[in-house]
This record gives sequence, C-alpha cells and structure tokens, in this order.
Amino acid sequence: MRKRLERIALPAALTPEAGPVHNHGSPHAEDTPLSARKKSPPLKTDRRTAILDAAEVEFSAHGFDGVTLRTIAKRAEVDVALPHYYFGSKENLFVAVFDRRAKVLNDLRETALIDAIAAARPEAPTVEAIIRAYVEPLFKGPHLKEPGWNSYYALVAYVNNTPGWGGRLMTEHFDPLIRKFLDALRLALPGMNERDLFWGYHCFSGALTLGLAQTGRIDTLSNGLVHSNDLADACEHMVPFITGGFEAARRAAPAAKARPTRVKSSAH
Amino acid sequence: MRKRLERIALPAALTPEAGPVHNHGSPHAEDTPLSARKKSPPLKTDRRTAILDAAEVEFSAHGFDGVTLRTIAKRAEVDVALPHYYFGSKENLFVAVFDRRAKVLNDLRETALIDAIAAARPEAPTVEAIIRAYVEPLFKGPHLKEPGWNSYYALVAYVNNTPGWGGRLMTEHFDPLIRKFLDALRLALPGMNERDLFWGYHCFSGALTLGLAQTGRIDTLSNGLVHSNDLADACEHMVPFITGGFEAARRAAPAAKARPTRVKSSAH
DNA sequence: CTTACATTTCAACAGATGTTGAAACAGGAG
DNA sequence: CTCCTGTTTCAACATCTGTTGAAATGTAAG
Repeated sequence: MRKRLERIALPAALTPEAGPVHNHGSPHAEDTPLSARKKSPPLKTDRRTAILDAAEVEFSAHGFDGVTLRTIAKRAEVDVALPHYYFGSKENLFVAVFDRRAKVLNDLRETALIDAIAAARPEAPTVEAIIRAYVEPLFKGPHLKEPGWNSYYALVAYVNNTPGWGGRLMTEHFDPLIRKFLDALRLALPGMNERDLFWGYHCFSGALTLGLAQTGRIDTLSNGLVHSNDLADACEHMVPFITGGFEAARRAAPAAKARPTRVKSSAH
Repeated sequence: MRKRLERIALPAALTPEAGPVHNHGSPHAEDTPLSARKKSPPLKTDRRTAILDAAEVEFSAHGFDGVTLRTIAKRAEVDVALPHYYFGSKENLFVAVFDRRAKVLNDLRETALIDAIAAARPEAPTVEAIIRAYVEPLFKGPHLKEPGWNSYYALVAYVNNTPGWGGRLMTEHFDPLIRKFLDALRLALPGMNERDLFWGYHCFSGALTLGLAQTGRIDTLSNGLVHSNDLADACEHMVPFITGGFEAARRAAPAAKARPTRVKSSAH
C-alpha cells in the first residue's frame, strides 16, 4: 500500500539528527557521518547532506506527494536505496529537511527580538521594531547567500498551507518562538484585545508565508514592477504594512470587543 | 510515464464546460448532462457533479499529487473510468473543479465593488469600503451554506501557494478582477507609489489566502480563543487590519520612493 | 421491435512507486 | 593478511497509478 503523509508525527524523526535507521549501529551523532569527521575532509562529498539538499529543492517545488525518491536520488547523484539507509522512509526524509534549518532560523529571530527589546529599554519596544525583528532575519540575514534557503522558505510556505500534518509540523517547530513575539506585541500594544491580537497575527503570518513562497504571482500582476524573489524589498514593504495593520486593529478593538463573532444590529 | 502537473495549460479544459472528452458526441453543452435536463429530475444523481464534488474535497485536502482517481471515484460512488469519460484526464478534472466556482466568486465580488463605488459617489470610496468589497463576499456570502465552498477555498489557497502551474491558474482566473480592485485602491489612495501598492496587495493576498485555507493553526496557537474556520470573524478582523496596512504603506511611501530596493546609508 | 447514441462497467495495460534484503565495497584495527 | 563495521550498489518485491478499449447497459426516437 502506498502510504500517505497523514500523521507525520514524530517518532525519533523529530529528535535532532537520527543516523542511519534500519541497519547496524549509529555511526554519527551529529550532522556528518563519522568517517567524514574523524580525519579532515573525506574527499568524497557527503551523500547525506546531498540527499537533504536535493530533497529540499524537490519537496519545495512539488510538495511531498509530487516528488519521487528516485527523482531526489537522481538529483543527489546517489542510489535510490541511500535515502532509506539514512532516513528510513520518505516521511522521515521530509521531516529531516524541515528540521535542518528551523533551528537556525529560530535562533536568528530570537536574538533579533531580544536585541529589539534591549534597545528600547526601559520603554516597551515599538510595534515596528518587533515586526522588523520577526521579519528581517528571514529576509535579510547573511545566511541567504546559500541558495538552499530559498527552497527552504518555499517549503515552509508549502507546509504552512498544508492542512493536517502541515499545521502540526509548523506548531512543533515555530510556535514557541511565535509566543515570545506575541508577548512582545502585548507590551507594545497595551490594552489590545487578545482575539484581535491573534487575528492580527493570522494576517501577518499569511502575508509572511506568501512572501516566503516567492510564487512570482506579483511579478505578473505588476508587469514586472516588483519581484517576489526580491526578499529585501519584500521586507522593507512588509514591515510598515503589518505594523500599520496591528495599530489599526488596536484602534478598532473597542468596538469589536463585546461581540463574540459578529453583530450588526444598530439599535440595542 | 507518470505525468506531473507541469503545464496544466488550457487545451479546451479552460473553456467553460467541455463535455465527455474521448468518446462519442458532445452530450451536454452546459453544466448537466442532456439526459438530466430534457425531462425534469432524472432520479439518478448526476455523476458528473458527484465527481466534481468528490474531487473538490480530495484535492483541497491533499493536493493534486496526493489524490488518486480511485479515491475520488470511491468518494463519488462511481467507477474509476467515469472521471476519464467526463474530463479526459486527471489534470482536466482538477482544472474543471477550479473553474466551477471561480466565476461565481468573481461576479459576487465585482458587484460588491461596483456597489461600493456607487455608494460613495461623487467621492472616491474609502480604502475600507474597497477592502470590504473584496473580502466580504468571500467570507459572508449566502452561498457559504453549501458545504463545498469551504473545500473550494482551501483549494484556492493551495493553488495560490503552488509555484509554477498554480500561479498560472490564479492569474488566468482572478487577475482581471484584482486589477479592478487595484484601480479602485488607486482612487482611494491618491499619490500612493505603484510599487508600494503592489507590495501592499501582496501582503493582503497572503493574509486572505491563509484565511481561506482554514488550516486551524491559529486555533492551536490561541488555545481555542479564535477559530480559523469562523470566516465571518476572520472577515471582521481582516478588514481593519488590511485597511490600516494600506494606509500605513501610503504614509511610509515618500521615504521609500526614491530607492530602487534598499538603501540604508544615512549620509549622502 | 430496431436503431442510435449516451452512459456505465469491467478488466486489463504499462509503467512508476516506496521499500527491502543481500551482496559488494571501503578502510581502519588487530 | 583477516576481521569488523559503516557505506553503497544492485535487483527485485508487491502494490498502486493514470489511462484505455471493449463490452454491457440504459434511454429515447423512429
């Protein structure tokens, strides 16, 4: 039976860097095989990360089900059996790809947030400073020279828009950081309704996700005036837009506070 | 060879309602088979729309490659060969599903826009009125009683976030309407930089897309305070947020006008 | 009835898919 | 050298995939 990505769950696959899965021992405890770490550069390129790189490109372009292990293996110039040797299954490979860069991203953004808060002391940071700390590391970080990041961003967008297991993956990897940003926003937006805050984040997250996806839609729409893959430009425009959104949402808050969902009657 | 959704293109599949593809004549020129239209209700449920409904649910939940024609056929309680009889191929079926509700949506939103402009005459409509005309028909229209629409929205979100053929599908179906809204926004935001306008729309589109996807992410994040499938609530919060975003983007415009992408030097 | 055509079923095709076990290879240790 | 262990290759498996042709069924008209 062909298995589907239903409960991609987390059986050891989410714990950072499980080595070869089925076979004999556990050859490497970190990122690279033992043989590649004991004695300087091993000349032979590291197949494991080659597979991760290839899978990243393919998964981000075609989704989980749109990609064949044979396609990945071919791109990585590697035998079809190798992905299974290193990752055990297609699902585990996907999760490994998603894992790999998530921590880097979270660290970058957390320090940016801490810096923004420190810079504003003893005042609360501005909304703009918080939004910028959330967005700028993604769109302007020095890591972007490495080309794999563009694929990874598209992959995150894909996962974020995938109902079911996609949401679970996002929650596990990014919710802790998101909560810290929401805490900072509460400081910057005193008196803001909690529900308004979450809906505001929802809008923010959507804008960010589409920005990361770099689908080229806006290139067509604007007749080439703007380019969705110009991440620095996207960042510079997204920050004031989202900032204005949050501030407007707070202004509109008192009116929306009482009603649970929607009430439009004018009289009492 | 297993074909992928690469150039989903438009060979007759995009022209509204092509009938059975391979076989004999062309039995029905519109939405329902001839037999079902000539003599009142034909008792036997219409298999063609049953297939469309089933495909809508499956494609929106698992994407193009995550779905089997056999799964669709089973859900529609129909033989595997029937989808091919009516639509010719899996790709055509997907496009047919996407087509079906697009026109309804565009009509609803275009009239909402026209109404908003008419209501403001002779003044220009407010930004909020335009955003509301863009969003409200999607989130509060009376058509939402029919359950298929939720799947369709998720499908649109999926297509919008799919690089390549997804963008092409979106462009063909929705760009004409989008341009009309952009024209209205230009009236409501005089002096706004064109590039800022497009980037603003980009943020808007992202927020809207995630709202339509109803992934449930925000339910988890907010510990159940808000629900992503409460479309009316989403609408009421999205409108002020996006409105504020556009207005803030216009305020920030003069500073960003001169620089082509990013300039941060303080001295000349 | 017969005829004609639309719809539906059935069984099969050719190829692709994730996965696996066994064998081959590499390289350092004893 | 042999032995051990981690890595890589090879060939195959069972199943699933989109698609198709032919036969069966239904339906309305002549």
